Amino acid sequence: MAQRDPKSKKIIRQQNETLILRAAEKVFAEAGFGGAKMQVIADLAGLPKANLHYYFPTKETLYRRVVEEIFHIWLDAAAVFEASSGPAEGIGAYIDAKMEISRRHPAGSKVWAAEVMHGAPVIQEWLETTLDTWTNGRIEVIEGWIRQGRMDPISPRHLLYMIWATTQHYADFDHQVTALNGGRALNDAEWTDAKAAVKRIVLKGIGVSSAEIAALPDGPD
Amino acid sequence: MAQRDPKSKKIIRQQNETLILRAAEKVFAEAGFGGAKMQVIADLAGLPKANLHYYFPTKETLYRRVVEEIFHIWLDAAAVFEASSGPAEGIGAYIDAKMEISRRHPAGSKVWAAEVMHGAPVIQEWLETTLDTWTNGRIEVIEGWIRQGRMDPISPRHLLYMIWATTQHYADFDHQVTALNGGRALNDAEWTDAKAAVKRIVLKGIGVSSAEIAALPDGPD
DNA sequence: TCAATTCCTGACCGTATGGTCAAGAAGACG
DNA sequence: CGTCTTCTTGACCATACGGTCAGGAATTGA
Repeated sequence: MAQRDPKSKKIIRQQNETLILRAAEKVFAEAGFGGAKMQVIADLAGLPKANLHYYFPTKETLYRRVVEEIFHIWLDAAAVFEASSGPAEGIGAYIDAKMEISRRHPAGSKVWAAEVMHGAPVIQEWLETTLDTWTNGRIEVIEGWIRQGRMDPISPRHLLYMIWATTQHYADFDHQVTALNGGRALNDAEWTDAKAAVKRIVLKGIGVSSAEIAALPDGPD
Repeated sequence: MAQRDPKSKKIIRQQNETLILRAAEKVFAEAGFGGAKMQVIADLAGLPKANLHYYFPTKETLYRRVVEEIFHIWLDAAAVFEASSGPAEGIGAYIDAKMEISRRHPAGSKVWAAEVMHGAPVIQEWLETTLDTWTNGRIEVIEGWIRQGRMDPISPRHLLYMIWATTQHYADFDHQVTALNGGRALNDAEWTDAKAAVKRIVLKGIGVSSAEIAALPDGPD
């Protein structure tokens, strides 16, 4: 299951932790925290269960680490919003980035969603600090764009919710999306269509000009 | 905890089943299937655990019933799409209905979301039949509207996903929404704002005319 | 009033699961 | 080499949790 052939020095630790985290992410995503079994994670990682507990003392420790990793991915996506010159570029790039995350890290997204749905026992503090600050910062940016007449005076907060919800839908509900796609996961072209559709509806919906939308990169390919 | 004072005839069964289902919905929503404990559900319902098993033989039986109930609520919302004369009215009403569900049944929505996220073990068949049929029917309706030039030629499928995702976000992520709202749940006015913002972005985003949007009922109140 | 039926519940059981441990294997390092 | 540290693992707990059961309390219906 695992390619541990190059048993070398103390890379072992990092290697095994990665192996375990990868497996844990998948199992937590599929079964939830309560439904996840350490034995299953161990099997998936190709290690004896006792070995998991050597690296991660408890199930909760392991879970926290998984959530932390996802958090960092989220932060990366959030960054593209920063260096943006206007709504078309900024929001368009943010949608692209979040769609890409949904595609590349569906398991992580699910763990995150489940965490929030269950009342955010682990990330509560983070919601109230980092996320709140980030959100309010972005709201101010959007309000600036509105004042400049570059988009309609819609509620920035609800706009952000819509973007989060829609982009994450493709990860969190990938099973449903697949079922409604004839049982096949979205292929490259379908992902491109999805991105384009989401960007088009959102950008037009907030009053970005058609010209600006058409000028966006990464559109129809 | 429970008002079982009017101990009468065989209403007992219905009364207790409702009590249990209500408690179960909440606990499943908060803890997930795996994390939910029969004892906790029993306590919340105000009944001894053995009594739960009298009405619902197994945890899975109980879970299935909870999911079924939510399914019926979903069907009701889906119905408003039917008797619609056009995109503004039909999609607007559908968004309103789904937002209302998120507000009234957040726990049910979460159970549903978790079920799908975990691979839909219980509702798999339903996804492939009822939902698939309903979705394709709606897609045809929307394509008709597009042919009639009543809205832009956007992908109906991704439009539906966006509506589902966004409206459910307010239920599934209510904890996050609350945290970002200063720790307070949305009040009446804020719910109205949310509905209006979502409808506005979506309807404008798909090319419904401003006049038609403005003519919608239930707008700013 | 007297079965018959339905409901109630404390006590109990078997198993699954998170977690421990002790003994040893495998590198690291001088 | 020899020792020190890190890693590995089968066997083993303790407990929590889903589910059972037997006996009794209500309700029903005649």
